[in-house]
Formats: sequence, C-alpha cells, structure tokens
Amino acid sequence: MHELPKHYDHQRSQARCRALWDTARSWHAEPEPGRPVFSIVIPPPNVTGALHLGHALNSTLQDVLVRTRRMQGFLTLWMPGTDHAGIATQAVVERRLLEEEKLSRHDLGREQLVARIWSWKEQYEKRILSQLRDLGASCDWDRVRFTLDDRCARAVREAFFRLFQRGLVRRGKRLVNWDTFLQTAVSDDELFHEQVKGHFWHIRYDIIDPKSGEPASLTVATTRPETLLGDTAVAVHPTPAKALDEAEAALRGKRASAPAKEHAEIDLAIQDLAVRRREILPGLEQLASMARDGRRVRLPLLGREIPLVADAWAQPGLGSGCVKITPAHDPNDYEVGLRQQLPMINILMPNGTLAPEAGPYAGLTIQKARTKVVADLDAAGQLVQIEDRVIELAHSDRSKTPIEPFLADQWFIRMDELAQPALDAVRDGHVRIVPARYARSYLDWLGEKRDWPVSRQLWWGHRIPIWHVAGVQEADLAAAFAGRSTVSWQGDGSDDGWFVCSSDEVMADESLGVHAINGQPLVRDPDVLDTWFSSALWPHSTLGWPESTPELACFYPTATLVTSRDIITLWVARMVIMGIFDTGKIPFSDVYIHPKILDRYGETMSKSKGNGVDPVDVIDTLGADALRFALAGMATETQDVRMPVEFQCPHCEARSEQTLANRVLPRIECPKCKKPFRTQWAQTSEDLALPRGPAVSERFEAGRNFSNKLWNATRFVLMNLEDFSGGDMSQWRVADLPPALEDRWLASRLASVSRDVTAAIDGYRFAEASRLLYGFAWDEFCSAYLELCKSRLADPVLRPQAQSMLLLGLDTILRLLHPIMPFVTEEIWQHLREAAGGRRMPWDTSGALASSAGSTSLAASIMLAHWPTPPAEWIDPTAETRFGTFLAVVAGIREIRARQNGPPRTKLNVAIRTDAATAELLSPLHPAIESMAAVNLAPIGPDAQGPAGAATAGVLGCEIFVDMALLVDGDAEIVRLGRENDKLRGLIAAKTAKLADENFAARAPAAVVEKERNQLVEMESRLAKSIALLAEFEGRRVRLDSLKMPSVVGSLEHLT
RNA sequence: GGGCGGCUAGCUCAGUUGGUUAGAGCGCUACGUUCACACCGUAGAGGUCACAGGUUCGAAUCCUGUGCCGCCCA
Repeated sequence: MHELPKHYDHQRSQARCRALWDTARSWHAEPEPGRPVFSIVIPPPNVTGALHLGHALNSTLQDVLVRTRRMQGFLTLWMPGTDHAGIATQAVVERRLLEEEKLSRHDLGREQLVARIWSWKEQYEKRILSQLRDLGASCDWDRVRFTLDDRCARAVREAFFRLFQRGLVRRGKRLVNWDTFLQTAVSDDELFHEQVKGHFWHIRYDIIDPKSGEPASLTVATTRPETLLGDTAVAVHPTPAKALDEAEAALRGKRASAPAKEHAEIDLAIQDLAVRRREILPGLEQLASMARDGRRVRLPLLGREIPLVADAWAQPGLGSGCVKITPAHDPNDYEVGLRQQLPMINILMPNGTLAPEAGPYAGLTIQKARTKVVADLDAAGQLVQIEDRVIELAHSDRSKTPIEPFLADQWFIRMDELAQPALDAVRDGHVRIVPARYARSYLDWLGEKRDWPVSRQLWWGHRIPIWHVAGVQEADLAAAFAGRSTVSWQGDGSDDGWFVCSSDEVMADESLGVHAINGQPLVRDPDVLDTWFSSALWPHSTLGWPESTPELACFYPTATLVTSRDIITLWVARMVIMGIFDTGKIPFSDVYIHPKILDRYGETMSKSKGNGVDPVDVIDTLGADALRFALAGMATETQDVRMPVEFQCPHCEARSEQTLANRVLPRIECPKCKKPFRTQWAQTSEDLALPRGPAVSERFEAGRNFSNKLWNATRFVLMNLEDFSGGDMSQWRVADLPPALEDRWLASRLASVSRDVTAAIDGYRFAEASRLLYGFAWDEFCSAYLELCKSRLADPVLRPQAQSMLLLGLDTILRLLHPIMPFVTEEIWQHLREAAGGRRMPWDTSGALASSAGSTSLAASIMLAHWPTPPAEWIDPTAETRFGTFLAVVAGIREIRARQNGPPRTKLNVAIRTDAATAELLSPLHPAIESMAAVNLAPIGPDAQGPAGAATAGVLGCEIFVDMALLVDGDAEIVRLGRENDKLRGLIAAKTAKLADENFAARAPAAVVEKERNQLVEMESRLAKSIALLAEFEGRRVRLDSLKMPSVVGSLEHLT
C-alpha cells in the first residue's frame, strides 16, 4: 500500500523535484522549426545584492506563464541572466573598499578595482541564480547570460557602432548631476531629495562706472556662495513692471478658483507684490535699462568684470530681483548662459575640489571653499546679510552625498529618429501594455524624444568603443583603416580632430591595432556606457545577435515581458527602440506590469530600511509553493500590495510585528519566550552568535496549508487505489461520461474551471487563477466531492467509477495548479505515477510534448504533462444546479445540528420531503447525505414525514425534518428565528415595493423582473415555514415548561 | 503645477459590461481530534462599500466635486 506521511514535507520535495528537473533538463529549449514558440527573457536582476520579494513576484509570474505554455505544447524558452548594474555595483564595492580597507578606487587602479567587482559579481550571481532555482523558476539554466559577458559585449559594440555610423551618436556638453564621491555623473533617476538646514547669503556686487543717478551696487542672494567664483553675469528682468503685472494676474486667477481657506495666503502674496512694486520696482527698471546700456559689474573676491544682462529668468517677485548667473553649475543658469551667450566657467574638479579657475580657492573642498568665501566676503564688506533657510538638496542615491551640478562632455544618442518607431509600436498595438494605463507614461516619455546621455564616468561597464585623434586629416584615417568596414569616424568639431568608432573586439592593449596616425596617438575614451544600453539589447543580444543564430531565428521576438512599472521608460522603451533599430523587429508583443510589494506602512521594501523579506526565508520555513501561491494571489490588476512583516522567533516560532522601531535593531527579544535573536543588522560577535529570526509574513501560510490540503487529498485517493488498475480515459468521448449526478457535476466543474483558469493566465489575471483553483480544489473537490466519495468507495459496485473520477479530478487540479505550485504538484505526480501510472486523461492524446511520448505513456514529469482541455460539452448547468440542491440539503442539516448544539457525531434521524423529480435525483445520493451530515436518512420522497416535534428547514424546494429529541436550546432557537423572520420581512417588503414600482416593471429587462419575482416567492415561502417553525418551538416550550423545569418559569411569564 | 492609482469586514484584498440578501483568506467566537488533513472539520459573529451631490426603475460599480494616502513627471 502506498502510504504517505501525514504532512507534506516541502523541503524534501523541493530537493527531489529540482533534481528530477535538472537531470532531465526539462527547462531546456533547443530551436526547433515549425513548433509554436513561447519565449521570455528575464528582466536581469542586478548583481548588487540578493533577490528580494519583488524579484520573487516577478519571477513567479514569468514561471507561471512559462510552465503553462510548456504544458500547452509550446516550444518554451525562458532566458535567465543578471545585469552588471554599472554604477550601483561599483558603488557597493567602492564603499566596502573604503570601509574595510580605507582605500579609494584610485588607490587600487582601474584594473584592480574591476577585478574586485568581478569577484563580487561572481558571488552574487551565484546567489541570485540559486535563489531563482529555489523558487522553482524553470529558466533554461544552460543559457545563463550576463550583460557584461562576451556575447553581450559583442552586441553592445555592434549596436553602438551602427548608431555611430548612422550619425546618431553625438558629443555634447551637458550639465550633469555630479557625484563627487563616486566621481561620476548620475542620472536624474538616481537622485533623492532631502531637506537640509542651510543659509541664504546676500552679497553685494559693485557696478563698474555707474553713471550719475545710477546705483553703485546691487545685491544678489545664493545658497551656494562659492559658486560666485564661476559667475559670468548678473541678470535682471528686462521688463520688471510687466513681469510683476503678470505675477499678480496669475495670483488673482488662482485666488478666483482656489478654495476659500487658501485665500488669506494668496492675499498675502498679492500684498507682497504691491510692496515690491513700491519699493524695488523703480530700482529694477533702472537696472534693466543699465543692462541694455551694457553696464558691467565687478565680481567680488576675484575682481572679474562680468556683464549685467537682461533675462527673464531673474524674477522681480523674488529676492532682490537680481540673480547671479553661474552657467556651469546650475541648470537654470545654464539655460541663461546659452541664451545670453555667456562663457561657462567650470570651477569644480571631478573629485569635488575647486579647479584652478577658482583662483586662490583652487584645491579646497566645496565645504572649505564656502567657509573661506563667506569669510572673505565679510572681510571685504561685501556680505550684506545671512538668512537661515531650509534647502531642498539633491543627493546621490548611490553614495548618499550631495550632488553638484557639473558641466561635462558626454556622449548622447539622438532620439528623434529612433523614438518614432517605438512610439508607433505601442500606439498601433504591436506592443500591448497590460494594464493599459501604463502605456501613457511610455508614450509621454518617449514623445519628448530627449537625447539619451550614455556616458558614465565609471570603470565597471562596457567601455565606449570610441577613440580620439587630433592633428590628422580624413585621408590619413582612411589610409590607416583601409579595408576595415568595422571602423567609422566623425569630426570632433575642430579642423583636424576625429572620433573613431569601431565594432571590433579591442586588442589586449585597449587599441584597435592602430596606435597612432601620422605620429598622432589614438586615445580611447575612458568612459563606459550607461547600464541601460546593454539592457536595451537584452532580448536579442542574449539570443546571439548580431550573428544569425538558430536561437535568434527561433526565439526572437519574444512573447511577453514581465516587469515593474518603475522601469517602463528606463528599460522597456529603450528595449523597443534598440530592438527595432538592431533587428527591425519589436522585441516582444506584450508587456505585463505587476504590482509592487510594500510593508505594513506602505513603504517599499528594501535592504537598507530593514523591512524586506528574504524569499529564501519563506521558502525554507513554509515552502516555495507557499511563497509562489501567495505572490500569484497578490498580482491583481490595480493595486500595490501591503504585506505586514513579522519576525519569527527561532526559539519558539512565535511571530511578532515588525515595526519602524524594531526593524533597525541588531537583536530583538522575543515577546513570548523572552529569548533574543539576531536580525540582518547583527554586527558584533555577540549578536552574530544568536540564531537568526527570519522576517516572514502570515500571508504565506495559506499557501502552505493549501499544499498540505492537496497532499492529504492525495493520501486519501492513494489509500483507496490499491485495487485499481484502469483509468485510461484517453479515448473518452463526451458520451462516455458516467451518468451519476456527482460525476456529471465534477466533469462540468472541471471543464469550467479549466477554461476559466486558462483564460485568467492568458489575460495575466494571476490572482484570479489562484483564487479559482484554491476555491475549487478546497471547497468543491475536497469538501464536497471527496467527502461524497467515501460512501461510494465502500460500495463495491460504485467503487471503480469513484476511483476513476477521483483520479480525473485530482490529476486535473494538479496540472492546472502546477504553474503556480510546481513542487507539491510534481511530488504528488510522482506518487500518483507509482500508484496509478496506467491512467490517461482525455487530453493525453494529441499534441505530444517534447519529452513525453504522447498517448502511450504518462509524462514522467508533470512539467511536461498536457494542459487540461476538457470539452465545453462537459459543462452541464443542470447538473450543477441539482448538485447545488444536494449540497444545500447537507448544509441545512448541519446547520440545524450546530444551532441546536447537537452532538456532532451522534447520528440524528432525518427525513426529507420533496417532489418526485427532486427525490429522484437526490435518492442516489442517499448514502452520501448520510455520511456527510452524519445522519440516518429515511427514504426521500413526497410523502416523507419527520417525527413529531422535528426541527425543520426549507431548502430549495426540500423540507428537511431533523428529529430533535435531543433538542436542548429552544430559547436560543426562538430568538434566532425571530430575528431571521424580521430580516426576511424587511427583504420581502423591499422586494415587494420594487416589484410594485411601475417604473421598474416597465424599464428593467424582463429577465431581471422575473428573477426578482422568483426571489420574492422563495422568500415568502421561507418566511411561512419559519413562522410555522417558530410557533412550533414556542408551543413546545410551553409543553416542556408545563412538565417540569421550574428554571424557565420566568421566561414563560415573559411569553404570556 | 500636470498625470496616475487607492480608500470595501479587525488585517490583507476580490468584486468582469450598473441587476446581491456585497465576497475570500487570515484573525475572532462556539463546538469537535480512531474514521485523508488540527497546516483540519462544522457552524457563527463581523461592512452606511471615504464623504457630498448627480444620472438611473436600480449605483460599491457611471458622472461631478471634496477629503485623506501613495506613486510618476516637471
């Protein structure tokens, strides 16, 4: 006999299943012409650190799609891999280097640092891939890629070269966000803003040679006084009166549409404008005219003469109305600089110290320069005032240090031409974004067609394949690279300087094999490419592009991209752009955006906050299936998911809430057993010696319980399968369905559930698929069908049919559930194969999967079993309605028993009176009713009668009589019935009124009116029976009381 | 400033084109462990669907406005 342990052991099963899949390489896909293909590329997790729950969600959903399609017979490839994440990874390694060895990257040198990062990458790539395997991801593990591997590098060089050749790569100045710690530009997306306490320094600038009646100086204010060293102008509004008028008109307009409570604030602002008009406008008018007249001012400290310019950036409504212009160190000033054709002076060195342009301040850090500038201004009598002020300051997300705006030469990719096809792809529906509302952010962002700055001043990444040479002519280049179609060049803007680009693999010495031209050296650009550049090529580079590999021909374009909304622009849009540019094809047809997982406070989970849950903790404690089931259940259309996190005590397993306060502690004392455990923050050897308390969530328990439920349903089926040898349903036709009502019902439900689950997965409604399967497997298959089979299995005549149908039901559930819960379904599959290897399902006949031999044998792994496709003809609404009656009868009996506090296991005598037709369909279920409700049931029929004083219930045309000889609580029943009747009366009144309403009768569809009418009839009959029952109870109580029971005399008085 | 999303049971969430007596899981209450499963079973309590208007015979669902929370862009 096939005996299973009472509990499902997820750890053992996970190990077994992984070994099974890995040995058979069931996840591997070889190109095979002519088969329908389904391919997905993983959004490569970056190697900065281990995977978190968000990745687990992302990967689970992809695996659900991939496993479903594989079972449906598609040639299925899921391409795994990781991303080198340029700045993020370099920052992590640099930070550790500094913390642990007090070394900077410059101490180490480029080669050494890159070597260190590679070893970091090796470590985390390994960890990430093993996490994915633990999760059960059925990626093609023979094809693991890395965005910095040789294959991707080849694609990057080729793609960049083609862009260069097409003139889409340009060199330009750009004000970048400079991270002085990491010494690189960071993108806007890598910033966070923080309010800090600062000052507003008011500084006097003297006017050179003022004419009579003109002021001798003006005042500007700044939060960064050291930037005055780079000032190249002072601006004043060209028409300040007009500007004030406009500002006031805007305020009045705002006031008119603003709610009353904001009026006071707006009024204040309007008054302030009036004051300004009175007090500073005349001065500003004068300055504007002086600016037009070409007056200049003297820069304090450096003594440089700079122009007074008229520019609308200077707002008369703010400060003194004059503003200093530092084009190289402020985005707005940069715009002014361009408009007014001002020089741009960069006063900063890449390392955050001041440049020689800063004169006597060169070499100082920004902080020190600021202090000295302020002191010197004060000493020179140029400092007018210092105000305290809270300043919104941009910080680098990577190094957590303040960002300096910095003017630098960068490589850009022109977007105007490239963006259009990517816009069209979404507009024309060739790429479908689900949920559709996210298409908007894609289109809005791409629509701006902003050039893409791709240089990063880093050492970790794809080095830009551009060399510079000066002092040569184009003919020299042509001669030097004669016959090399993989080399291209463009002028650098000077007469004899050139940028040379190539797709060739570089020599060991970083050269193209040509070191100098006419004695002029070729110097390679030191920068690397933005990480997103290699990510943008991911769908085709991983398949071998630019070579015409069989993989590329077979698996590209891919089917679906599953990702999170925050990288729609950074990544998704760029993949579409580059996919089209490189291959002429859109890289995927669907983009599914899944929710984000937040903690109980609505904050995103992150390692640095300490509010994350490690998927491996969940996999170890509750199982990968539990994790996956919960995650799939969270993937609903509209919402992000809140997940209250708890610490699980390693001593007593008690859970305690993770809070803002305790989530940063290195050790926590269990509130229950009072023993301490460590957290991810443990540092000291004392703390590290404690056992770790994993962060978990109760939301994963449902999945664990579900696994166990399936396991035990299997135990039950296996226990009843010893004498079973049939089960070949592969040749079944619809007419072969057994006639018994319960079997018809099961088949009908299997058909509709299979249909609905398939449709849910097709439509990316993962939560719906989970819910459907959970509800069906638990409430219908286990609680109803399986219970009902208990009596059939005891009957030798009915037994074989029950065995077959149990197998059909269980097998179908397993297959449908496998994509969501691969381990428990595989484990059970293996046990079922031993016990019932001869079974075949009706869908085991056609469309043989790669590794299963069609109808002749059962798939060796459920991973390769056929997806259930029960015929629509199985759906039988009549059987479902009738079966519903049966279930309602059982529930009715149980309810009476529970209400009366009847002993659960003592058999009660029950009779059911119903019309002949219903009796006919219920009669075969007679033993099932007896076993499920634990009763002795008299024959069902129109003449059935209960014993005198039986409790009754009316259910869907059946009257149930339960012998209440054991009735103990009549009072409670009287109260309950009274309440029930009141409720019914209310409902009936409302329904009657609705039906009496002529408008309703006239305008509502006939079917709705009919339905309402039926409901009313049904309610009225229920009420009538209930009233009769109540009367009977009351009469009964009087009888009981008159016999003895003095204790209820009081309530008897109350009754009368 | 512009855009998007959310507000439904103590908690976390479903609720398809308006037709309900508004659902699930967890938690809670009562009862129950020889009979697949206590990681379980049976029964139960628990909701003014954020608020205010409107459309409609009928609104959690559609429209307008308000409030609070979150995110994106500038």
